[in-house]
Amino acid sequence: MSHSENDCEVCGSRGTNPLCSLDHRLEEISQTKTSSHFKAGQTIFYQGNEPLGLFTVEKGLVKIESTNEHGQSHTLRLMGPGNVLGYRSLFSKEPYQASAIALENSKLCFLPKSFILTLFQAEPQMALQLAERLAKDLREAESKWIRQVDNEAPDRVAEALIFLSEKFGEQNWTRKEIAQWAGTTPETVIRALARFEKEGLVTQEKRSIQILNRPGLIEKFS
Amino acid sequence: MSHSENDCEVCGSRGTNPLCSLDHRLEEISQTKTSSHFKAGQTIFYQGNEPLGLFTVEKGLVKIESTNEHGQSHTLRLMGPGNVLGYRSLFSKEPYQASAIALENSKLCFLPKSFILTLFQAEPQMALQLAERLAKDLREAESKWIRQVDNEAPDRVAEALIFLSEKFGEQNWTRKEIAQWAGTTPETVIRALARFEKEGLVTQEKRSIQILNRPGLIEKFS
DNA sequence: CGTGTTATTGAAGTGTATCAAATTGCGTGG
DNA sequence: CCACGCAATTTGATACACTTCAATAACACG
Repeated sequence: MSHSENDCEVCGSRGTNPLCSLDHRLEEISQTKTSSHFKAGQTIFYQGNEPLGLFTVEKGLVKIESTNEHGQSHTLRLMGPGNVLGYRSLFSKEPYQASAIALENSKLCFLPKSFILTLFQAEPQMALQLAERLAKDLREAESKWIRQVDNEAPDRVAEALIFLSEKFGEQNWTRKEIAQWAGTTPETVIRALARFEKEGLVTQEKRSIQILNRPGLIEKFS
Repeated sequence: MSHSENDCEVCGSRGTNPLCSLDHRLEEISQTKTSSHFKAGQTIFYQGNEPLGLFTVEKGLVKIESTNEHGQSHTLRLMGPGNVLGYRSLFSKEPYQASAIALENSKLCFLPKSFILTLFQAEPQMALQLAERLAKDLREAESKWIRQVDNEAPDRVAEALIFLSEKFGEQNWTRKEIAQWAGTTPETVIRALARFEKEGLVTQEKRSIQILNRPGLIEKFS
C-alpha cells in the first residue's frame, strides 16, 4: 500500500493532535478530510460566521484574532502544528467569536462538523481531550485578564516575549504583533524593549529581538 | 414513596443543571451526592488544591476568585442556583486555579470525581454539556480581556452593573466587589457611580444602587 | 531605486492608581 | 434599644504610566 502526501498516516502533526490519536479511525479520517493551503495573511475563517467544522494545523502558524467595531485587533490564541482550530465555537454552538488568520504559509486539514459530531458520538474520549484543551485555554484566558489588571505594560511585554519565543521560537514578531498579544500599543512595546536592552535583558539587531537573560524577563511578571 | 429534603427529584435547581438532566440516573446520583451548607464568606475550595469532584449550587451564590501573591483578589466567575463548580479543573486535570467562596448562605451538593468520571463514560452527552459551558466561559473570558484593554474604567463599571444586576438581581454588591469584577479599584467605582448618578443613569440610596437607564449604561461599553 | 510598511523618538494630555483622612452605615453585644 | 466598633464609602490631592498624535528614520519589497 502506498501513501500519498495527504495521507494522515504519514502526517507529522499526528502525534500531538487529539483528532488523529485513534489508529483505528485514521483511515476513515484520512478519507474524509480536506487539505488546504493558506498563504501568510489569508483568513481561514471569519469572526461572526457559523462554524463549519474543525481545522488542524499541519504546518505553519495561525493566529486567532478578534477585531472590535473600532477596527482594533487583539490576538487571543496562537496555533502551531498539531493544534486544532474552531473547537470553541463547535462546543459552544455559537458563531466564531474571532477570525483565524495565517501568519505564515500554512497547510491545514479540515473535517466537517457533521463528521466530527458523529466521531464524538462514537469516540467520547476524543471530545474529552478537546474539552481538556478548552479548560486549559480558559485558565490561560482568565490568567491573562488578571495580569492585564495587575501588571504594568512593560511586564506584559516581557511576558509576551517569553511566551512567543517559547512556543513559536523562530518567528520574527513585529512590534505591533507583540502589542496585540500584550494588550498595549506598539510605541509602548518599543519603549519597553529599549529599557530591556539597557538592562541587558535583550538585544535588538535590525528588527529581530534576541533574549539574553530569560530569567530576568520572567521575573518581571511573576 | 416519600422524598426527603435532600432528594434530587424535588431539587429546585434540577432543571438547569446538566449533571441532573438524566432522569434514569437521578436515583443513583441522589444516593451518591453529599449535601453541604456554607455560610456567607466560607470557602468551598481553595486555589492550588487538587479537585475533589463537582459541586452544584442548589441555593445561594458563589464567587470564583483568584488571589495573587500580593493579596489582591479578582472575581473570575459567579455561580448561582443550578450552576456547577469545579468543572474547569476537572477537565484540565489541573489544581484549582481559583478559590470558591460563598457570597451568601448557600446549599451545595457534591459528587466525587471518581463517580463523575464513571458517569462521563456512560453518559458522554453530559460531559458535552459541561464542555459547552466551558466553551462559553472561554468566550466570556477572552471578551473580558479585550474590554479590559479597550474600554476605560467607568465603561467597565457600567458593564459590571449591567451584568451583575442581570444575572444576580437582588444582590447588594459592595463597591469593592464591583471593582473586583470590573478590574479596577473601589475608589474608581465610586467616582464612576457619582458620574452615572449625575447623568441620571443610576441612583444611590445608602449603599444600594438602582439602575434608572439601562440602555444608557449599556451604550457605554458597546 | 522608489514606495510603502515598520520602527523610533518626542511632546503633550489624561485617566486612574495610590494614599490619607473623614464620614457614613451596619451589626453586635452590652 | 442604644452605643460602640469596625467596615464600607466618600472625597481630595498627588503622581505617573500610558495612550495618542505627529514627524522622522530605517528597512523591505517589487
